Amino acid sequence: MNEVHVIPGSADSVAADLERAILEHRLPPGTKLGEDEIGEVYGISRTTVRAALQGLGHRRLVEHRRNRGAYVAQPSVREAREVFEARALLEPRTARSAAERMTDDHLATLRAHIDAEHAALDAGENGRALYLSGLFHIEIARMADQATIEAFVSELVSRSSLIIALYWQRRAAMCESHAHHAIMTAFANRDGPLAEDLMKSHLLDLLTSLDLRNHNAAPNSLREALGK
Amino acid sequence: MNEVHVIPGSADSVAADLERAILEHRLPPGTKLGEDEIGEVYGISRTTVRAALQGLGHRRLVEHRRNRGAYVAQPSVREAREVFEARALLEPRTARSAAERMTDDHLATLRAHIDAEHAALDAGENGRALYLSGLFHIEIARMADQATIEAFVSELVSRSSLIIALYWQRRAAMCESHAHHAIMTAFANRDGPLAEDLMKSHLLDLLTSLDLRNHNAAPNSLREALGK
DNA sequence: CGAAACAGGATTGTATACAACATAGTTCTC
DNA sequence: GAGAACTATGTTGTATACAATCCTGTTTCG
Repeated sequence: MNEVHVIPGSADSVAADLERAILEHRLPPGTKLGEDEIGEVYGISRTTVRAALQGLGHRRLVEHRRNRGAYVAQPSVREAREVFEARALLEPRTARSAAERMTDDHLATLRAHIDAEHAALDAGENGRALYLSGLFHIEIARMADQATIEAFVSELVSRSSLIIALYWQRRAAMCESHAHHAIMTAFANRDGPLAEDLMKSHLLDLLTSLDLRNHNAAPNSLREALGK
Repeated sequence: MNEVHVIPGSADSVAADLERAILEHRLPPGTKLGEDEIGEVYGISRTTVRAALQGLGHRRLVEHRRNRGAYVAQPSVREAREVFEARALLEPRTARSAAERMTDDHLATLRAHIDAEHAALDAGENGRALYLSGLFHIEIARMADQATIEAFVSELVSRSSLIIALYWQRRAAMCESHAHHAIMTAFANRDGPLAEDLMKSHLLDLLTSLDLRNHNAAPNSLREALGK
């Protein structure tokens, strides 16, 4: 067997657990991630914790401040725009590819995702719904059979979750599951161009639902804010 | 001053040094990267070496085999196709953006890059020429003012260097500096659509100059490659 | 009273020590 | 003599120890 077993207590599993907590907004942006504290929680040494935090840092989910520790990242407005710019380049074309090689198994998987998303929303578990909603996008890249793009999309979706936590303005319940449903219909019809178009609109919709004006929500440095 | 000082002997600087050695093909794909050996070379402990190797692992420049150590990555044929697929999605549109906000300073920087590339080629330093050639692509993303895309392109360019090391078939001197020159001319004319088109062709050209059928690997001495 | 300086505590950065695993070379068995 | 098993050695995985840095609350001086 060449199967990869996920070792509990490994850096990767701890990182995955932390990431999920971040994506579900149980760990809001700015939260201090103390090494000792995490080590106690998972029963591991700081060595392993540091490896996990480093991994999350590379995906920009965690910010490292030298000699001060790791914090859940607080993407700036600029970063937010950049993330959605990158998504606009990657995801629509990838959705088209996915549509063109869509199988019935894939469709079933996506339907299950959307159902779970709805269930979470109905249960009031907004964090979980957001997490599942992101998974939908990642799943599409996987179905397009592009592991490299999938990794990028995964990072971008995760960062989007932080951005949504900081800048979401439409308090109205996330209507995006509507958009997801439409995209899935395009997939069901193997309509690549339509899927590409719908994904493009969906991402634009997401972006415009953010309030990216002032929000000095994350003044990283007072000195910078004063322009000195 | 808010300038970031690079600390010699830090994980980041060691990672950067190793990355450069990999990009210049002084450390060919498959080379074993022993922790003790690297630690001796740089005069640091394995702790720091591991942090550096982990970082390179996240960028897929080195492969980690559990309990067996780190090796310079050997991208598969499939991975090679994926990398160029991702580049095709990101770089042409980014080149267009760059063209539209091109400044004279940017142009001067790019010209200097191309000159340095030519100089390295003339001096027979193929590795260095390849490194500079990659930098050209990264610089474009930077000029488009898209740090997030720049990070992705940077990773993809680095991985492309490994791919070229493994699958390059045209022994004829890299004529890509030609392509770079053409792209720069488009930039000089602030011609976004042309820049996009040229970049698209350039990437296709690169891809078709690969022989994505066979495998080859030839390890080298780590210590010699680093010149220490 | 206010601001700078200082001391204590806490946290991160780095090195070292030990344990677990893999590899290579040798010995033993058939 | 060939192959399996075992031992020896080296490398990686993880934990711990120590040093460096930062934060906070207090003291001291103007």
